This record gives sequence, C-alpha cells and structure tokens, in this order.
Amino acid sequence: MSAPKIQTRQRQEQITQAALDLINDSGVTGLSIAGIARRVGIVPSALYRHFSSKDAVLDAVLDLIGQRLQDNVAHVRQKTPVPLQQLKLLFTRHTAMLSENRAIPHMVFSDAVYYGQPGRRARVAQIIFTYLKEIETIIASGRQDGSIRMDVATATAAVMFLGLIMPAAILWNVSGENFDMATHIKTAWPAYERSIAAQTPKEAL
Amino acid sequence: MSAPKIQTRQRQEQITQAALDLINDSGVTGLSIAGIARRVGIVPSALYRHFSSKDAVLDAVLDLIGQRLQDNVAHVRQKTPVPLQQLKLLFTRHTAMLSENRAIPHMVFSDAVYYGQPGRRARVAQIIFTYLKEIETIIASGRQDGSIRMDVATATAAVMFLGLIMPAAILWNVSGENFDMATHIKTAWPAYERSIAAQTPKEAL
DNA sequence: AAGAATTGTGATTCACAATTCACATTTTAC
DNA sequence: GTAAAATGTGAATTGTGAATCACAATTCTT
Repeated sequence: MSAPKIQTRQRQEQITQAALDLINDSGVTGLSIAGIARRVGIVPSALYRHFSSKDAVLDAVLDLIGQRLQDNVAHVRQKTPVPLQQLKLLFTRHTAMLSENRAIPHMVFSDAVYYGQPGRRARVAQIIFTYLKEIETIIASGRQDGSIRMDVATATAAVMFLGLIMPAAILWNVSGENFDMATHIKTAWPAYERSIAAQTPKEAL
Repeated sequence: MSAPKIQTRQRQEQITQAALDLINDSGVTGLSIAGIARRVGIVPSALYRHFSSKDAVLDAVLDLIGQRLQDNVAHVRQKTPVPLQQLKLLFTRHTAMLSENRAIPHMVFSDAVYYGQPGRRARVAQIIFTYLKEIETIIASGRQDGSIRMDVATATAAVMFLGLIMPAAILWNVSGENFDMATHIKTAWPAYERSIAAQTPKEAL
C-alpha cells in the first residue's frame, strides 16, 4: 500500500512540522528519519525525495522556529501600540508558546546546533539576535515616548527580557510541567517593569 | 601496553571529570564511552569496571555539577555577609563558571535529561531547585535586614536572578563566545538590583 | 609467596539509524 | 495518450557506539 503522492513543497512542510512535533515528544536525539517518515505516512527512503539529508531537515525546523518567533512579535505589534504592553503581551505569548513547544529550547540548546553542521550555530545566533533586535526596537520606542527609562541600555533591557522567559521555560520543563507559569508572569512582570520603566505606572496591571 | 591500575574510587573521579571535559568539548551527544576511555588512558571496556553503564557516568557528571554549584554558593557566603553583595558575587562567579563550562547548560538542557533514564529529570530538578533555594535564603536574609523589598516574592526574585545568568550563557555560547559578559554584568546588575532592592543603594557599585 | 580480588585488554556481538539504489507507480507536460 | 519527471517502496549497505566476555596482568591479603 503506497502513500499518495504529494508535491515536494507540501511534503517539505509536513516533514518539517512532523520533525518539530517529534522533537517536542522525544527531543533532538529522538529525532530520526524513520520517526519522521512514520508520522508523515511515508517510508523512510521517500523522505530523501524532499530533503537531501537529516541535517537539511534540522535546518528547516530552525527556520520554522525563527518564523514562529517573528510571528509572535508581529502579532503583538498589531495588538497594541503601547511599548510596555507590547512587551508584557510578548512575555505571556512567548511563555505560552514554550509550554506547548519544548522543541524550541531543545533546539536552541541542542548539541546538533553547536557541534553539528558548521554554520548551524550561526543560524541559531541569527534567529536569537533577530528576535532580540525586535525587542530592542520596542524598548527604543518606549524610550522615545518616555515610558522607559534611559539609564538602562536597550540591549541590556532586552537580554533581561529574555531572562524573564528562559528560566521559566527551564523550570517548567525540568519540574515535569509543574512550575506555575501564571504566577511567574504575574509576579515577575511588575519587578521587570520596575527595573526598566520610567516610573511605577498605575494602570499597567 | 597496559594502563596502570588505579583504584576504582579514583578512576571514577577521573572518568567523571573526563566526561565533563568531553561534554565541554563535544556536547552530550559527543560523549562516548570510547572518548572518555581515551582521555583517561584506558580501553573502553575497562570503563565498565568502574561504572555499570553510560547512564551511570551521566549521573555522576550531574552530581559533579550540582557539587560545583553548591561550592559556589558556599564560597560566596564565606566571602561577605551582605546579601546583595553575595548575590552580585554569585552572579559574577556563576557567569565565569559558565564561560568555562558549557557542559553545565548542555547537561541541563540535554535530551538525555528529559528522555533518558527516568528519574534523571527529577535529579536535575533537584539540583536546580536546591540552588534556587540557596538564592532564596540569601534573599530572605536581605529582607530581614531591610535591604531587599518585601513586595517581590522571594521565589520570583530568585527565578529572576537565574534570568540574569541564563540568557547570558546562551548568548555567549551561540555567538561563538563573542557576547560581552563583563558589560552584561555591569549593566544588568544595577537593573536587577533596582527591581528587588529596598531603595537605590549608593555604595553597592 | 600463594591465592583471591581487582583492574586492564582485545575481540566480538547487538541494535539502531542514515543513506543509497533499483524498481514501481503516479502525475505532469506536450 | 505517451513519454518524461516526480514521488513512493523495500531491500541492502554502511557506520557507530554500547555492552559483554574470556583471558591477562597487577595488587592485595594473609
């Protein structure tokens, strides 16, 4: 019994998504050609019609992740024009995203990134720094409208924003998903805000 | 030509250290029995005289990492009694430690932790939460002496402390060790301090 | 110094996963 | 409709790395 023939473009999407899902379930180590193929409903060797190698699949997964992050930023921008609110919203959305996709931290910290295909690490750096840049842009506009203080470097404020997210992701993962994200968001945000906002705002709860 | 015979206790230490070094160089994926054995100067099969399996070696490495973290805390405590200074010192020491040992984030985020031996994840959780607990203790004493504000939960302040460290570690690794740790420490610390200190201190620079 | 326990060695087994290839089937182009 | 291109299949190849085992050398005990 043979799988239906699908155009490469769509198969590539299926394969990339299946790979992402598989990483969610079993980590980067658990990612195998056979596993991906099974999920897509084709035979392992068929996968090579659409990707030249496993490494190529990994690169596609990285692209997908970068895409998702950018989508997040775009969504937040379109939701509200107020910089501090954009940041808070991005915070909640990003944490929610991480709750559903462990694949993201797994990829970012994966050996495959650091010791696999040369250039892979640069690719991940690209994704992270691009994301960071977006955050910096938001912060910069907050500086312009006077809502964010000037004596914290935008770069630092942006890195600290990541610092709001990363530990939460780790603790959530390592604790067997028992870490209370909601509480973390509720308590950490005001503290972060205090460290970067021009003055303690009253309405931003 | 045969390697000298060494008592198991010491071989275990050699092996654990070699494994840690190997992870530093090649990641958890690059950790192989053969690689460890080569570094120690014995033959792969000889390793099984001292460890029952590769998993057992991994557990030993985890213990070693937990040990190092605790040592760090102890050192800081002995250096100064002022909570905020303890935190800052811990921050600098921890970042320095991460610069030298990529193995630590690699292990913490490794698939081997999440998808390997069941219970391994709990072990990592144990290490992290113990460390977090120490930080909370420091913060609690800062609350008692009035140097740290009461309206931030100690747990949150502790998690945010990790948030000072983790992004730095990632950016440093992903950027090919080009991220400027020193600048990060210098700019991020005051911001963090502002978010948890009772009032902007003047001497704590 | 003899026997037991410990530690080291080399060959080998086993499982697993990526990749290739010759061939089959379906889709597309003309 | 027919040839060519695209896609899918199953078998075979190859490499890798963990683990086992029988045997050798060393150290410890007494």
